Amino acid sequence: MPLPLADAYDYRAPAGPPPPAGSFVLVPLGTRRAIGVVWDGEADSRLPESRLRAVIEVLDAPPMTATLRRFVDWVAAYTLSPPGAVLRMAMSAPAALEPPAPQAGWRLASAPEGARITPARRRVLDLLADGRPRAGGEIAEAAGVTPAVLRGMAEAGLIAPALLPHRPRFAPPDPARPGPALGPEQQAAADLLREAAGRRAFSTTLLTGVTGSGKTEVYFEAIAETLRSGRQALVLLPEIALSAQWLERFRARFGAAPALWHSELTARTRRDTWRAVAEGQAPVLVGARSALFLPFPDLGLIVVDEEHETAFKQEEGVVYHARDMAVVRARLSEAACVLASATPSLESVTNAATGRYASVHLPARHGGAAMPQVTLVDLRRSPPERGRFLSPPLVAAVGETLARGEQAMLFLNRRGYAPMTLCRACGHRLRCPNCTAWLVEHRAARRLQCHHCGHAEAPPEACPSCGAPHSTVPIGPGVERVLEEASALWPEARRLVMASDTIAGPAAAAAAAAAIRDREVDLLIGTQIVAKGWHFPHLTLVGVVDADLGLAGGDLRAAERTFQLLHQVAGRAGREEHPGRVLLQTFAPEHAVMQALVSGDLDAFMAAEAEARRPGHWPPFGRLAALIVSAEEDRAADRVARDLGLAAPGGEGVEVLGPAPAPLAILRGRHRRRLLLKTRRDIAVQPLLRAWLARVEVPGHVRVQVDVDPVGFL
DNA sequence: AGCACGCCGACT
DNA sequence: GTCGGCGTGCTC
Repeated sequence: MPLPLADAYDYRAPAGPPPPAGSFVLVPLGTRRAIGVVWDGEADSRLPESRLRAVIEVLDAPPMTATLRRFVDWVAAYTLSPPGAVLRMAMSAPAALEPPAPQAGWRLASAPEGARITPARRRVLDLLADGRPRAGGEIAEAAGVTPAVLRGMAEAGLIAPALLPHRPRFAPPDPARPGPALGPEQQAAADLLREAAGRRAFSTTLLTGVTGSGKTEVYFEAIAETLRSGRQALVLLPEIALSAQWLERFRARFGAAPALWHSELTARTRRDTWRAVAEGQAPVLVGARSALFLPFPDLGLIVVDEEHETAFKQEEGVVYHARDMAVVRARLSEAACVLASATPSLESVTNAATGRYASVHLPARHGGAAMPQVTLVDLRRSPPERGRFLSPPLVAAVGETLARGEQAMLFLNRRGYAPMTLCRACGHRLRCPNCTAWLVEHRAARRLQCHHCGHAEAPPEACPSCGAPHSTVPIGPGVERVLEEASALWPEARRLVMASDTIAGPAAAAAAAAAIRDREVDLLIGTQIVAKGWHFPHLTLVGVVDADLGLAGGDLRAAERTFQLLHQVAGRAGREEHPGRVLLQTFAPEHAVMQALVSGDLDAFMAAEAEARRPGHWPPFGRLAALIVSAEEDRAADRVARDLGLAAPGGEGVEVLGPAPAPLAILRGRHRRRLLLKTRRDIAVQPLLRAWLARVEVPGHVRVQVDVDPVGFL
């Protein structure tokens, strides 16, 4: 059952031949009915047979494939989740399992004598004269009539209801269409991936190359090969909602749009897409991480684009990393997996170095465009004016760029106006009532918001601590504040802010990208959503307002992540005839991340990162699992955390760190404690975790979340 | 995950 | 006296 239960439930099979494993069945469950899947293995119920209830019905839907069932089992075992919780992700469109509602339309009826034929009715009759039944909406639009006309005609007997033939939901992409011209290196890479995709065997390939080197075009050729062999292809993108430009390129190459999968689909689209995938009617699907659990009957290729992105890590419910699980699903499907990135994760780089993954590198920017020149602005030597955040060198560079009629971008990975608000009178800082976090001022929305829970409040008239009126001051910049500064400096420039709260959804993102491409914007100000995969042909200057932002805190991947983000941002500059420039404002110009960005020597940086992590057996040279204990009462969280600490596993190559308060010690009103299990790479964490958790009693109101291979440490 | 049961405080 | 708040536990 798709419920968080440790085991399968047993039911009495219906009369006749038993439904094969994978069949979707409707069964009674408590007082309700629910859909489950016939799982593998022998029935081993400890329940007396008299207590078994009977299957109500075997549903008329394509059974879940053995591959997907093994994948569900594998993910459950790896993440220590109940198999039913993982199964639920593989049944994310329950409506798709019900028989599809017959689609109703209209056809021509034998016209009765004396029926009035108005001009509107004439147009409908002419349209339907070819005998093809059509949906009401389609007729109304094509004939230029209102639905009322159709109702009248039906009453008059001029048209009659008709079932519409089932038409394939997704036009097949055409692999034979000519792709863009590939350079020799791209051609060689494409040949390699094509061979891997055509082999009908498991392989993983790391595809690397700087922004603009043509990674997408190269893996499109692997998709083409998959289509030619009649198998399906899945592409995972970190931010499917912002993928408008990617979809344009896909359509240009294959002449049809791929199927889409993400959390914001309407129920109807969700059901149709799920069903189309199950029936093999969606040859290529592009989706967010949850697409990994779709019922592809014969998956031949999985591409994980921007494989280093942390958005692939699901942090709630079943905690899993879609990039790693993509490799697993490919293995179970005997499919090829391609991990693509300009700035691959150290995990993938290491797997490529040890030969677990094949690797392909695209050395040059396609079309000969030069890499942008990266310069550091030392904020200790060239500070901005008091109360400002843009240093004189950056102001000058933006001014010159705008004067030349080129586009500039200011990047700051912080939403809102100011990340903290302070009372000038007493020093009180405004914080979230539910979380260990400052309230972020969003001046345009006139709200103070917590970025961790949903909390929002109006800016206070007086300090909530000392009561001093109008005493609060904003501390530090967010994109809104950078916009304010830019408006004062370049009042004539047309400005656009791109942040997740100003760009709501795919349509807004596409519109923004189009406005930038069509030069309706001079100065772009954005958070990390501007970093991802966009192609802005006229953008020649990128200014990073606070390059040090991601380096604070004790995250083991802080340097790696900062490098990846800033490299990605820098890659937005100068992609066509004009060379690009990047200015990084930093207080730590000597930091390895800044030096690597200036030199562009990714390999040296990654090698240094590897050497920093290897001795302590930190990932990828060792394994990590986090336990997060949370409870509404801090004492209850402390007690369970302490018990876990006392029961911690030990021994050669096994180490437990903590318990300690989580950096986000209170989140959504829950007190949180963390423990970290670290093992040598050759020691699996799952058996240790299972035995460990079995030794500790956890009261119902305390939650212990297991995070195998943690990415974030908050 | 849903849903029922059960135990306490605010209303008719 | 009853309605309904949501804590606890069960569903083959």
